[in-house]
Amino acid sequence: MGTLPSISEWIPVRKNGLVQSKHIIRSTSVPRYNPAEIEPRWQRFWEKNKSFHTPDRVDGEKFYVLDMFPYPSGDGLHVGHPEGYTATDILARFKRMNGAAVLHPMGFDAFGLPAEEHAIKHNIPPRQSTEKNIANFLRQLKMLGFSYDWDRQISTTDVEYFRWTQWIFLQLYDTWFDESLQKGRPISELPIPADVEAQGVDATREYQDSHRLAFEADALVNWCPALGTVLANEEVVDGLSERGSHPVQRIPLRQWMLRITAYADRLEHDLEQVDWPEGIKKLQRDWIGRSTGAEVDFYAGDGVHFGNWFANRSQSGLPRKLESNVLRVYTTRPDTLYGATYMVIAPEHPLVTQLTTTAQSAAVEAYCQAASSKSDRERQEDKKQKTGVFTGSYAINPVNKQPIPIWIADYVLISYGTGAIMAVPAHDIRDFEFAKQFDLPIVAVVQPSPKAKDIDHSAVLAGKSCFAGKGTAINSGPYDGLATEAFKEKIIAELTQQGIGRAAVNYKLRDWLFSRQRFWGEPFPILHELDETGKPNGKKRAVPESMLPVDLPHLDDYKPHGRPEPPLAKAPKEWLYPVIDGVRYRRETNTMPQWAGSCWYYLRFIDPRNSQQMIDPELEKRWMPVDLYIGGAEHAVLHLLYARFWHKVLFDRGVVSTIEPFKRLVNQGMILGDMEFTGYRDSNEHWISSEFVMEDENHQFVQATDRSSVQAVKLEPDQVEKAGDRFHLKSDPSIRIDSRAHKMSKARGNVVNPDEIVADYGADALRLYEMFMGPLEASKPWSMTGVNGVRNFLDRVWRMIIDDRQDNIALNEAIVDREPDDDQIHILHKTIKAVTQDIENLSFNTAIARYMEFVNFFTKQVHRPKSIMQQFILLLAPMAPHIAEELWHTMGNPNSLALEKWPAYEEALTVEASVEIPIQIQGKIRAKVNVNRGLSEVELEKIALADERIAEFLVGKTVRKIIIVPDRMVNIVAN
RNA sequence: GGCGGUGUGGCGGAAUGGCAGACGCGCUUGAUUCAAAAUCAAGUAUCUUCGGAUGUGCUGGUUCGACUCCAGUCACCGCUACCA
Repeated sequence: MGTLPSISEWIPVRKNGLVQSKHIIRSTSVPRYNPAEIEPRWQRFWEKNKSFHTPDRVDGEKFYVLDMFPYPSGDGLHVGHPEGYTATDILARFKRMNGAAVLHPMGFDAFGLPAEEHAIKHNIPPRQSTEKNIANFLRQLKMLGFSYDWDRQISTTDVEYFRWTQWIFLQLYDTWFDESLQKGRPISELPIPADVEAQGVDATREYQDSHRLAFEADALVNWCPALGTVLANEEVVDGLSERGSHPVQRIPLRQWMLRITAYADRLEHDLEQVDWPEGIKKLQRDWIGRSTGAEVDFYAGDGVHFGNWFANRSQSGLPRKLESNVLRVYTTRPDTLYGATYMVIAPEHPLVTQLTTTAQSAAVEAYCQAASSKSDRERQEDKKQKTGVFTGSYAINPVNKQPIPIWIADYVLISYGTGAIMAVPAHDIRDFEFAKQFDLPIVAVVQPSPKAKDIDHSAVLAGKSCFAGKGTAINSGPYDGLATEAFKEKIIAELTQQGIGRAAVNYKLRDWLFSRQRFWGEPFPILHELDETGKPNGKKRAVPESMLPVDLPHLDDYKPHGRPEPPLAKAPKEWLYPVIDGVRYRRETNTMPQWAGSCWYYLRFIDPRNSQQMIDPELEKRWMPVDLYIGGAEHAVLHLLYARFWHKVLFDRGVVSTIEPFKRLVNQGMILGDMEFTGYRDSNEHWISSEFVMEDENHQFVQATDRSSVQAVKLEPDQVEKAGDRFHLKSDPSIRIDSRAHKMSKARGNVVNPDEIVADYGADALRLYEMFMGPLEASKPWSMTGVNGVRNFLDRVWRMIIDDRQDNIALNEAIVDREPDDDQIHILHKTIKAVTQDIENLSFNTAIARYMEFVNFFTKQVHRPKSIMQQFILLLAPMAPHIAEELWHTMGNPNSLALEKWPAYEEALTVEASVEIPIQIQGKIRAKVNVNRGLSEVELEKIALADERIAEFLVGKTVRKIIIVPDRMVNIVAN
């Protein structure tokens, strides 16, 4: 190797365990472990040989393992991404080696705001920047050696992909929900009431339109002028847009909605069938927020006519269309009807004007005006102080016939229930606060159980304290003495009979606001018919399937203009005004939200290039459901709920065969930045102990005492010291120091870039480290020295097999072709068993610990049997595939190990012949003995009592009892 | 306020109710080296009168035996926020 530079000049210096040089250069012919050389080589090999091609046939077990596909941002991959991706990759490789047919695809969720913002800022079409970002993501993903079947790669922005997103939208448009069957059915099967039919074709069409799962409605929407779009409730955080934190206003606008509420019950119920973390299921249940109770009608017209109205109702029952002088409320506590001392309607309630008396009109108008201009955030800030205004009108409580005042307040939401409530201040905390505020009467009608502690019973009965629990009815006329549940049942039955109420179910879940006023999203395949003057006449139709996809037109200008008119309205005339069968239309110019594409991508992966169908039903049956789905908990509710909703509609329409798409779900935890110590100093550079520092509203650090600002200072580990469970300054122990790991963020400057880790340590080291950090589901701090640790382990694996002191690659002289001894066989089988079970349980950190134990053992062995080394390499392959392939190859195997058979173990060989047994007295270990495995209780007892030390301890004591767990321990109870 | 999660060495973390701290990082000592780095070996919870004693956020309980189960409590993290 004479011409090569000596190694020492080229190998970077590792100081304090960390790579100091950014650029590791290693000679390629020197047989050191060199991931920079072997990793790209094996990646090319896999790609060229299509090693991870999805099998066309599934004979035995199938395994569909899926990652939540990423949004390809301009920043590239974050270290959080490879965590879940490595976990699924390990499973995919493991299952392949176990003979399963594996589907393991990857793609990109590439529609969305950032690309469009970028387009506007740099005047580059979004498609162009998206493609660039995807290329970068692809490079990064491939550099990590994931075994995806790249032939199945899709992006939601591919025209051939969103063609089918549009197709699914048309299925939603063509479907109505049959309540009695709890099933979505074709709109052509919707029964049309005779009176509607009698009104003609247009009325029938309107009736149909109002029943479709995809429908247009006037909605109070979250309009964000800065982003130039309407946002879903979920995309608004604290009254600001989730993305960019711009203010959001509520304005009424005609929008496309998806009737997800129709599926609320099924979405909730079917959670029972999936293997998901209980926490996520609960989040979904809470989000759906099913509650049961009653709707009750309150007469709010002229008091003299109440008697007539009431009598009529018991004849006619609940009317199909509510009279204009009746307020309908929803309550979960119809048993508290006697305690309803006033009513509240939302500021947006349709009866506001009608119910407002002349005397109150100025105050009411001012209040409603203020409420509408208030963002949700501002409303929240007032939360402690309830606001409201009296309408001047009264309604009549139908049970006790008392007139009660009707108020308007923004603590009642127009979007939930009926937008009106009966207020029972004695038993609802919000009503109680409001009643206190405005001095409204409080009448207790539920007596808490006398057994209930922590309740001031007399205060509750006096209306001085609020009690929201269950109890016994009082002040409730004929119902006095009834328990809450029995009361509810009884009164609902009676209200129903009287025609003034009925049982009702409500959901927190709202219909899904599905349109966005942006360019970079799927166009709606909907056409609005134009009249002779070129104006929409209100009729609309679906784009015929044969004319899909509806591609995005080219625009010269993507900028939003601050009005809720979508950018597509500026599209060229040829695109905007198609003519079909001689009829001129205007295209729908809204686009779909980013969620749309991710709602069904798991289906397209099964049949990604099908130009005839969204998915071949045979393939769908073969691969669905997704067996394991791994992703971040941030998608716990929305993505998973939306995808499940679409899936159920597709199921109803016969497109898919399973009722749930994702059988098993696992959330990987968040990866935080490296542990940091933070001290604080005031403006005079004096240290301030951290318990006196707080964060103010603007996230600035201030002194708790006088709110003067303090400076956060990052400290080195050797400047701090631990005492008890706190850290303090070494130089001044009275100064407490904050120690914790923070979420990675550009602002904090603690973001770790996978490119750098791969360059410095290799992809296998990155993969292994991310799995070794801790349990997959836990959030855990990054540590550079930890990465270095697993890299050292890989170096040790390499040296266990390769002789790195030779000039050329050669096996370590300890590698021999001979029969292993008993200890070696035992270690091997123990390792196989542990690693196999750990991988199956997704407990990768402990599996890696088992690898390390194996390597620690065998590097001390003078003879390392080849057969055993080969088995170990196979065990290592799912986690660190590149080094495993290289070692496998070096040991003389011509083929990739990707489809080699996973090592098997023999149970009998996993245990040692002898076992050390602790002998306890009163639960404290007093001695240990080495005995043969499998001794009986009698034998163990004999051995324990015969032990010298034990005998010593038992002097003067009586043995009361001896507990023996064979092969584990002996506990002697004596006194 | 509500819901969920987590508390174990200097750090990340292991432990079917049965030897707490596997494995790794860091640190200490030694070998090797002209010297580093790398490597290899040994050690590394606390206190100790060297017999032991004490230790899994805290207080109780169940048990022969509790990091593990139960009740209460504190702290931190995450999500959520007037849903009648």
